[in-house]
Amino acid sequence: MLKITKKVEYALIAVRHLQENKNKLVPVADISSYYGIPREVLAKTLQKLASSNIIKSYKGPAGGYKASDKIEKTTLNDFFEILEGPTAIMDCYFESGCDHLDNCNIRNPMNKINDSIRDLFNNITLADI
Amino acid sequence: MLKITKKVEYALIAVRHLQENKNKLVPVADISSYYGIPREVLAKTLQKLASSNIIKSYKGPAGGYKASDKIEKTTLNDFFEILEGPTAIMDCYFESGCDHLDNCNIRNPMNKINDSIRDLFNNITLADI
DNA sequence: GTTATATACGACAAAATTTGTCGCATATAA
DNA sequence: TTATATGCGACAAATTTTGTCGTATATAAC
Repeated sequence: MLKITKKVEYALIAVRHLQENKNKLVPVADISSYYGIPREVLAKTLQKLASSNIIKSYKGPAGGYKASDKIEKTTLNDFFEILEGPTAIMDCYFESGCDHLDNCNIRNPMNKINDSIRDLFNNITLADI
Repeated sequence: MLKITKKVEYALIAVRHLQENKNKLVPVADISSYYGIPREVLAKTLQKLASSNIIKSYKGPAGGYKASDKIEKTTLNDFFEILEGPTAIMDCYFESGCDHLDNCNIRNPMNKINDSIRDLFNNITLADI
C-alpha cells in the first residue's frame, strides 16, 4: 500500500544518473547494468520520459539519453503523472462517483489528504532527488 | 501506485460510521449492507481493529462493534500500520539494504519524502476523517 | 552501402499483491 | 436450546505490477 512502483523507482535512478552526467550521452544498457535494473523495463520507461521531453534521446552508435533543461523544473507530481497517470490515494479522487460504495462517508476528508500529498509532490522537483 | 487498499478504505468508512453512532452497538452486517462492502472482508478488518483496541467488540445477539475512547487519538499512521504494516513508499525505507539495486543513488532523498508523508499522516487523527 | 549499435514499440508471460469467498469455532442474549 | 454475533484460517479470483521477447527504425562508423 502507498508504494511507488519499480518503474518509477527505476526512472528516478536513471534521471538522477543522467543529471550527474550532464555532458555525456548514456545508453540504457549502461544504466541498466550499473544499477542492476532489467534492461527492457528501463528502456520502455525512458522512452516515455523522452516523449515527454524530460530527457532527450539520440539513436545509433554512440547514442543514448541525456538530461534536458526541462528536467530540473519538473516536479515529482508531473513526473509521476507521466509514468503512472494522476496521483490519487483513492480512485474516486478523479472519478465522478464511487463505483460501488452507496453512501461513502469519507470522500471529503480523504480528498483533502490527497490534496496534501499532491502539494507535497508539487513542491519537490527532480533536481531535489 | 500510491493507493490505499480497499481494506483500509473500508475500515475508515466503518470507523467513521461507528464514531457517528457512538451509543449504539453496530454489527458488521449493518455496515456491510449499508455501504455495499463485502461482509467477510469487513469482518476480518474490524477484528484486527478490535484486537488493537481501536474499537470494542461484543459477541452474541444484539452484539456488534462500537468506537473506543482510543479511537479519536489514533493517527492515520498508526491506523495504517495496524492494517497494513509500516508505511513506506519504497521497501528500502525499513530494510537495511537494497535488495537488487547495486548502486542506489536515490535512497536518501526518497527517505526524506517518506518522512514527510509519515509526518502528514501522524498529524491526522481518525477524528479528522 | 553494409554493419553494428542504439532507441521505439507492441504483444505477451510471470509474479506478486489485492480482493473476495467459504467453512467452522466460540461466545452470549433471548 | 436456539439464533445471532464475533473470531479465525485456508483458499480462490481478480487485478496490478514486473519482466520478457520479437521486430522495426535511425544513424554513426567503416
